Amino acid sequence: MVRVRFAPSPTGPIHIGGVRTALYNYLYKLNKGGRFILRIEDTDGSRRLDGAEKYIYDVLDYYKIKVDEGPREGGEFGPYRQSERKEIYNKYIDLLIEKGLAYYCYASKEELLNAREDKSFSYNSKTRMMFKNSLSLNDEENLSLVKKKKYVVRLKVEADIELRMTDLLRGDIKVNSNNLEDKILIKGDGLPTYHFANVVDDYLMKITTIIRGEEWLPSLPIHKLIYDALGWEMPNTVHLPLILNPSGLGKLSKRDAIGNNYSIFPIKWEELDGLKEKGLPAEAQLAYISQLGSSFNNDDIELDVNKMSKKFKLSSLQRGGARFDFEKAKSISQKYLSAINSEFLMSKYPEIFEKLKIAFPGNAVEIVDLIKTRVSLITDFELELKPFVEDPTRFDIATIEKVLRAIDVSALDIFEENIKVNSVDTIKENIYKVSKEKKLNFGKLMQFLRLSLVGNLSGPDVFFIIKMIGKNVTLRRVNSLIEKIKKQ
RNA sequence: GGCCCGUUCGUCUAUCGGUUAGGACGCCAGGUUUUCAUCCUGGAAAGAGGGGUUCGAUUCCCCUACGGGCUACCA
Repeated sequence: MVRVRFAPSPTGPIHIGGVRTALYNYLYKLNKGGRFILRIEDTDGSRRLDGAEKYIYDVLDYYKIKVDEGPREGGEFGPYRQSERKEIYNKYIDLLIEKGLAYYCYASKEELLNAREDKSFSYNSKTRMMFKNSLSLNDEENLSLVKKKKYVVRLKVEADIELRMTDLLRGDIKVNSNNLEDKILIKGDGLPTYHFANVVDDYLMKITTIIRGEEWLPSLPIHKLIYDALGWEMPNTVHLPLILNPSGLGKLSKRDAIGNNYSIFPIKWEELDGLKEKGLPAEAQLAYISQLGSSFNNDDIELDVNKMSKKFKLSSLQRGGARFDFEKAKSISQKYLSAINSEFLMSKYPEIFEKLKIAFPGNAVEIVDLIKTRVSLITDFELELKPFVEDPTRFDIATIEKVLRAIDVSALDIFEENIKVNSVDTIKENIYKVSKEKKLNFGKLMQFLRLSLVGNLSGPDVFFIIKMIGKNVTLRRVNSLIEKIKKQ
């Protein structure tokens, strides 16, 4: 049985990079059969943000990613918040210190900062004796310093060891231990650093496969060393390629969520809109995200997570970073919306269709049936639905002028004459017939008609609009625009 | 700077030594003989560069270039 974990840090809103990590873990679990564990990595109290853990759950719920074990669900390997596992880490750090594989270090932050002014400085086997630590001091000095509790615990990295790791996606990775530091395992506040907590927890929670972002690859050798020191076998790892910002010049960051028509967050976080608020349905979000850095869901795009999982393969994963492209996401959304059941859509987004339902108690569904094939975002409905519920107030002046260059104002009477006498189903063919008889430009007439009804040159089929809003409203809008023109 | 990872159309990707290098998004053109859009058809568009290995490399190896990540008592 496979056991995977999603282990975010509650330091801010998770973005679609985090979502993809969660998704791939979840798909892998679904595909292989197993358990999906949520672990909150909150060992840095100062960076912890209120609401961030709730946001993680809100997002997972939003995408219908079900957690098997986690802080909310519980489970036999809890607690699932690292801040609540202090005793566990202490037990294992004592073990390492006893074995001489980790040691106390008393160097102050200032001392280290000074040392690092030399860019090539590294706290390792060559330099560690320059600092106060349990390797450089005698027992008496150590005892008194440890009692004061002003210490961190470091991993003792031996010199010149050739480390070999195998990543399921990237193959063999070789690193010499001379390039590594004696990383801090336990901080001054008594809590573990990511490296240590991560290893202890993955082992104790019986994680079989670690699927995480590529930014963790550089610390893999340190993790390997910790596993070795504890005498544990390292789980399989898969280091996913990063999701890059649209320019491709860096990884996705909060800045990409500001001032753009897209977002990098799933749902609203404080003042920042999520993709949901930008109009991208959850199903389309997930389907798009599933394509970033893999090919398993590229053909016959599957939007349902369970069905998606049947196609999921680690071998379809890509190694290079993938840029976020909102246009592609929109096209997936467009296909999704055009195929969706209209009544289901209306019940799912009641606020979007509220006005329409009031204006068209009987046939709102008929309108949605047509409009849904024209939009790519949920938010597009507002504009597309407008002509059905209210008269246009603003007009595209340039277009009006263009139309009037081809047709005389007096010719515009053709609308009133035809609309009054003909039934809504025959208006179109009659206007067409008359325009030919009078040698008027039908295309331009249509543009004027659309302008009067919608306010600009794009929108749903004008005769469908007429049929829905009725003759009276149609005449009101047409005459209103004609009057406006005559006044000028 | 050091260490690590990567590099196929503009973008996401297929190819697992022999292909006219395929698809999707976007873009352009045409069609649906009458408005907008959907839709359909077609088109332009790619293996970073240089060395090897091989009868043959996009595919395997090396170098260079470029890009990214990491380099905290953050994760």
